[in-house]
Amino acid sequence: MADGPTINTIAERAGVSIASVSRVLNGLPTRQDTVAKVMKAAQELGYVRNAVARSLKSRRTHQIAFAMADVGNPVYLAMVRQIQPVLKAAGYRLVLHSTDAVVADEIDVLHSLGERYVDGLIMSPIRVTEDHLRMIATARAPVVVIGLVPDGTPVDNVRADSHAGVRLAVDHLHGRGRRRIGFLNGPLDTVPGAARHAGYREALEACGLPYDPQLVEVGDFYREAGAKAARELLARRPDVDSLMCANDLIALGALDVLRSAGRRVPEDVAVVGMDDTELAAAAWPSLTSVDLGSAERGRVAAELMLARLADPEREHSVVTVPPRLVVRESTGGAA
Amino acid sequence: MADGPTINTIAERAGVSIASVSRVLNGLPTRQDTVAKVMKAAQELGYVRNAVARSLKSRRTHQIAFAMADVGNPVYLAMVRQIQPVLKAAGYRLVLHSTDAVVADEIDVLHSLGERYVDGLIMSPIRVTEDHLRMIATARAPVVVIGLVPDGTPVDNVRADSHAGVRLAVDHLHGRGRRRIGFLNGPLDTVPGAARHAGYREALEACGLPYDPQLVEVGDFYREAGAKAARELLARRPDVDSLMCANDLIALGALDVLRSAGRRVPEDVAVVGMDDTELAAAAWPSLTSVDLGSAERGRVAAELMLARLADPEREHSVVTVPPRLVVRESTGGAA
DNA sequence: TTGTAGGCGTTATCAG
DNA sequence: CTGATAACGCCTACAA
Repeated sequence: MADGPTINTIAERAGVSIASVSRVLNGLPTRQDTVAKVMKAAQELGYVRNAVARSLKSRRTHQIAFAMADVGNPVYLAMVRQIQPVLKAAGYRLVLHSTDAVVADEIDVLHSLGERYVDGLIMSPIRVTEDHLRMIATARAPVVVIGLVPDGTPVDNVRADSHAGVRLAVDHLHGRGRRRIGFLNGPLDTVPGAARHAGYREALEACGLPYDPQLVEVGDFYREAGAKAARELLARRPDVDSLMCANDLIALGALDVLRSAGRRVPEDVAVVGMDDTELAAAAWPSLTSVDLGSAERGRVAAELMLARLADPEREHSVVTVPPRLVVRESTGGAA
Repeated sequence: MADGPTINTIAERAGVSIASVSRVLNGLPTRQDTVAKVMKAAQELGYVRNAVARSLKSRRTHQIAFAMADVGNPVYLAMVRQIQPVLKAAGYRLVLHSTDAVVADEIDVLHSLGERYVDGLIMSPIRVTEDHLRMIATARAPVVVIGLVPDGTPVDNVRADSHAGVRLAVDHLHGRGRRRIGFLNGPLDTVPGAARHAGYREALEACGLPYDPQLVEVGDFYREAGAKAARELLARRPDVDSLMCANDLIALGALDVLRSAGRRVPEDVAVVGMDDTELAAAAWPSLTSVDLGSAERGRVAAELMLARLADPEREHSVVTVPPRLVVRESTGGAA
């Protein structure tokens, strides 16, 4: 762990100036024997470029940050999985931030962008506040937001269409003869919660089904919360014939409750989850789920970031990734 | 995205020298009105420290890298989940590397340590080669290895004990009256495969059960492979009363096969998985699994890293994290 | 208490 | 083609 050699060390050893060393190291035109001397010295000293000094000079860190609510959440994980290789291929490193869904932490990350330790930030905020928007607008490095931001916000934006996603699921249930479609949602003051609620109402309407508040339960995006919500909904409306769940975890909680209540899935109650995490395939019965394109969104976000870094002047893009229904056993399997 | 203000900008605006600005910003003793002037100017300019320049001077980046084979693997994910908060609490950022289990990539990461873009590296290599060991020994920044390295290697090391883990599981099955304990393993030429096989044989012996090669199936660490292995084992030995699986994915594959073969779990065949990933809790029946402490290993690795950064001279630690059996439905539930 | 000046390791300009 | 030399933004003796 000795102190590393610098271009000065090399210059001394090779008997040339640091300028020449730098030239050789950067492949600029140099006389053959100078090149040889420098390369030899560098080799012998085990020289490695100092990335920090390099960044100071070049104003590029070759690092991109990704900020999400929770590393453990499979949805974000799917994004990381796609983002990482795209950045790596372009020579960027990935700096990970987990904000625990604390808004202040997200703002912190945005603020720390000013420290210039990264060339850009990809973020997937759970809630988008005024503060977010203000800081994004004045950020000193490019930002790509995964999630809904108001139209016209000057930022590259990748959106899911959970609205359409819910609709896909409800149509599917309706198509399989279900008429009393319960809805287990997360908090309405979150972006996904609100969008999914709207999608649910609209889908019902499109199917010609009435909106019945008794069939809706609002809880949180966790398995326990899903179980609780399912329990309450079943107590209130024992005649419910299907459950649209706002994410896979909620659906797993619902499956637990249905099982112990002796309701068969899908015969008595069909269940649809959302996000199509790996849990959906692991569950029994395997869970029909709406893939909102987390993976795809991650990939697109990374690509937008690279595009912006390549051309800071380009227009802001808004990309919406379409949802896809993955049918499994919990709604009766592939038709 | 205008060019950010520097201490020079502030100095000019506040009418003081950059030294004074630096002092104020670092809380060094300064006259009150100077402090006021500087703070005001900084505020107005929206000044944020440049982390790169800072690092160049301080020789500290406050970044730690974590290199693993695959971001998508739940085992590594569990590590990331624990590492992240520990580092964050200590003021370090996490730089993520996914090497796709390519040894050359791991060596690359080790090499790039010389670039000093991070203060240290935590790595969980899939295989530990001579090259790894050589580079670790001469690395210019501290390294913590999660996984087995030869005793005496000059590096902080966190190990799992899958040997003991298999034994825990086999003892559990034996304790519940199972006598024909099948074993679905992954490749024997991998470190975990070999260790688990040895653990299985030893555990049988300790329980006074004979080792029967017919009860052992070697495949791979995937769900499909697990299903295939289970099918073959069941065909060969229909009287098997339990399955020890070398990881959770194999166990899920086995559950699929048992289900479609009409074997009840756990009544007819008990099943134990390994790694205790989130899939274990999602499965039905929920899967008894051996937690090899991925999370714990991540946490310990992060702490060892912090300890070493705090005291580079401290002795190298070797920590072995004990396995823990998590009993769920697939073996009959909590006793 | 404050300012001047040098250095962290590179890159890049500009004379020779 | 090569070698001084000046940045990049910050910190810190050292001197005033």
